Amino acid sequence: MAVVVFDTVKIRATVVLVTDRYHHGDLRRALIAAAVEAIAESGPSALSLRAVAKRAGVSHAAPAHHFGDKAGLLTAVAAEGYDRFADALERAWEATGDFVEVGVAYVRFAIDNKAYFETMFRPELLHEDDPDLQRAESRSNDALVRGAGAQRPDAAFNAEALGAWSLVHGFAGLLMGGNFPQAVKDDPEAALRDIATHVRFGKHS
Amino acid sequence: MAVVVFDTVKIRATVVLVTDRYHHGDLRRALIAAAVEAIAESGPSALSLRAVAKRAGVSHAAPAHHFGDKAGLLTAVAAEGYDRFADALERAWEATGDFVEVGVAYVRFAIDNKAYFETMFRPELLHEDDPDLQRAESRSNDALVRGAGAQRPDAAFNAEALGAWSLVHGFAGLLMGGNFPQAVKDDPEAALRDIATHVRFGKHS
DNA sequence: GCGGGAGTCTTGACAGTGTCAAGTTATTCG
DNA sequence: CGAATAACTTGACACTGTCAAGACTCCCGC
Repeated sequence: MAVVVFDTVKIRATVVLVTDRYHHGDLRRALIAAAVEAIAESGPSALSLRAVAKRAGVSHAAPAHHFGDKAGLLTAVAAEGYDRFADALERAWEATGDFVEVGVAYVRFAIDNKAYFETMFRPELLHEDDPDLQRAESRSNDALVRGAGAQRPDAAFNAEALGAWSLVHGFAGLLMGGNFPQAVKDDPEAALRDIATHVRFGKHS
Repeated sequence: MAVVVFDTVKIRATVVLVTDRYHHGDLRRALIAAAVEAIAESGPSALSLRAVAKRAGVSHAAPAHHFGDKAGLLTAVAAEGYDRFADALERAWEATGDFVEVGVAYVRFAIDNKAYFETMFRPELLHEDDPDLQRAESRSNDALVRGAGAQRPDAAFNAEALGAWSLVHGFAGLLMGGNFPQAVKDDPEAALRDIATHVRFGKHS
């Protein structure tokens, strides 16, 4: 209805003042980002939909509209987390070909992306049947299994891969739970590499 | 004050009619028990003080009176969990002297005492500075380190012990998060023992 | 160019939550 | 026996997730 002059103005508004438009543009992504921020500050179980909405500058019910649920929002966060996680693991494997380095990348991801990591491994807060989540999750599993040195894809979960996965996952969990002594907290990567030199996988009598 | 006869009557009352007395007798313990039940059903982060109160048959504010906080109640649960955990690990070590069996006991505790275990390793829900919690926690650590085969008590956290702890803890966490394949879920102990035969700790070049 | 329908978001309400202050009831001890 | 202390209840407050209903805006077919 308005003239062309107004239209260009409006276009500028879409770019610069995205926040005060009725249709946000990409509110879904903005909400996920806000959720990640909030989770980083006080953990996934303390997440409040209303606080996320306030952070994104929208009404209190907007998150529920996009994600259905509080669990829905957390599921979206977890799915994005698994995707980034898979990327990180794949990069580490392709760059080094060293399975220890995949483990290091695993732990580094947990440290650098605490919010994502904490959300990913809390199934009781998520919609585990969500297709996006499952897809991203199995991407991570594939990347991990390849890194863990499983010879054939069909022997995906042999004892060695399972053990390596457990070790790295447990290390990350204990580290972030504050259960480790100070020396380990100060330089977790070095500690993990140290452990790697003291552990050998393979058949033993 | 009262005669002996009345004293015996009173004792019976404390035992039988505990629930409808104004002073409950041992409400603290009853609340912890109720909390453990509730946690077993839907996890520690979904715990509701009011639901716990209802379960124990007391008013909605009674839990807060005893534990100060929701986190206070969870802390009490975690402390009791760590004590039972330490017991289990010590028993396993004393009975077998085998450090693999301590690992098996670790995982078995996680399975059999899901509610306690899930609460114990969720620091953001607890009062980490609580003295009772810290005491019970270090009891567990001691039992674990002894089982993990650290030679001298002062070298408490060497790489081997750290690795073994990480492996077992990660195994338990992944298992209970449902991240493992069905075969492992069906008989976790066997899977862990299998892993143990494929992993060797000790210095390597 | 212009409805009209399909999203996108807001508003308002509801039951349930944790926490606090004040009140009520029991116990303990001088 | 009476007063002080502890155990528990009652009532209130602000906050939470969820839902239904409404307001707004975009886009597609005419």
